[in-house]
Amino acid sequence: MSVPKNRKPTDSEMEILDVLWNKASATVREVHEELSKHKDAGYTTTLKLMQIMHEKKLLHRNDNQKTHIYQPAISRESVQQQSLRSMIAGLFSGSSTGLVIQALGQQPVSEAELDEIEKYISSLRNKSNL
Amino acid sequence: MSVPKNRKPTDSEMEILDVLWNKASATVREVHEELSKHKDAGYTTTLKLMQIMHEKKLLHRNDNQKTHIYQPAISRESVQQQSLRSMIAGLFSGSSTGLVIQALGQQPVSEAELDEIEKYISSLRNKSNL
DNA sequence: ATATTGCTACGAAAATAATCGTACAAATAT
DNA sequence: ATATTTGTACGATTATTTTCGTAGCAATAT
Repeated sequence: MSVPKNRKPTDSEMEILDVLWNKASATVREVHEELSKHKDAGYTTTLKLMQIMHEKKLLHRNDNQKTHIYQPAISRESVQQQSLRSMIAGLFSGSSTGLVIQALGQQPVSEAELDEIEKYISSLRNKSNL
Repeated sequence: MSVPKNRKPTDSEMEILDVLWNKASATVREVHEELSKHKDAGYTTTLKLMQIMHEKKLLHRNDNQKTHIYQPAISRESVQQQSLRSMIAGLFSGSSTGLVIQALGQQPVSEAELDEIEKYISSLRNKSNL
């Protein structure tokens, strides 16, 4: 196998994915400009990282043109799911409820958001009663 | 400064913290036995990691006796908080509600747990109305 | 008393991640 | 036409994390 393991994206890779999730598709330069707002690294660093991510199949790449165009190969949702899963397993003794309660206590959540969550909980109850 | 930065615990460090959070305090051997159930590494590896964690102030150590006794220097809760915070910021565009909803959809949550969450939400509402 | 066992300390190798310099090709500007 | 700009490729370096071998000391067993 060319790509041995399916490891979780590193922090730097996450930063790049985040840009691409927002832009849907972008060149190395665009990604790098965006990252430069927060982070201080050279252009070739970003380039190299994106090349590696392409090798690892984390990114799709269109190289018909001289300037390659990259897209995320995994969805934000799937990474959210995977991260939540491993966090619940590792830090919350498998209890998603534990995580939810910690997250709600974390910082002020608006009334509207509380409503939204309650509505979602109702829909879960209904689903399980079908 | 002897210990430069306050970086987040690495994966291996988290495994050790997890054992110590469960046992409250333990020797290197005890931690290593526990880790061996899941993981395959030598005793001195665990020892070295715990020594480094002690240097980094992630663990307390009582070395009155020949066999040192270690304790976590940070609470599970604080790591939960920190991890949630960075996950919400990085993956959920700052929306704790987004995270909560993903987490609830993740896997079946029992009625009892849904009740618990709703109760907690009520208590949050009351708090903000004081 | 001496061998064995159990422990810490520590250096150094191996594995993984992140960074950058340099080379070189294509497109564009002068 | 040639110089400049803009882009990719890729090796090499540095930083960080993980792993382990070896040394040495103390306690215990023979």
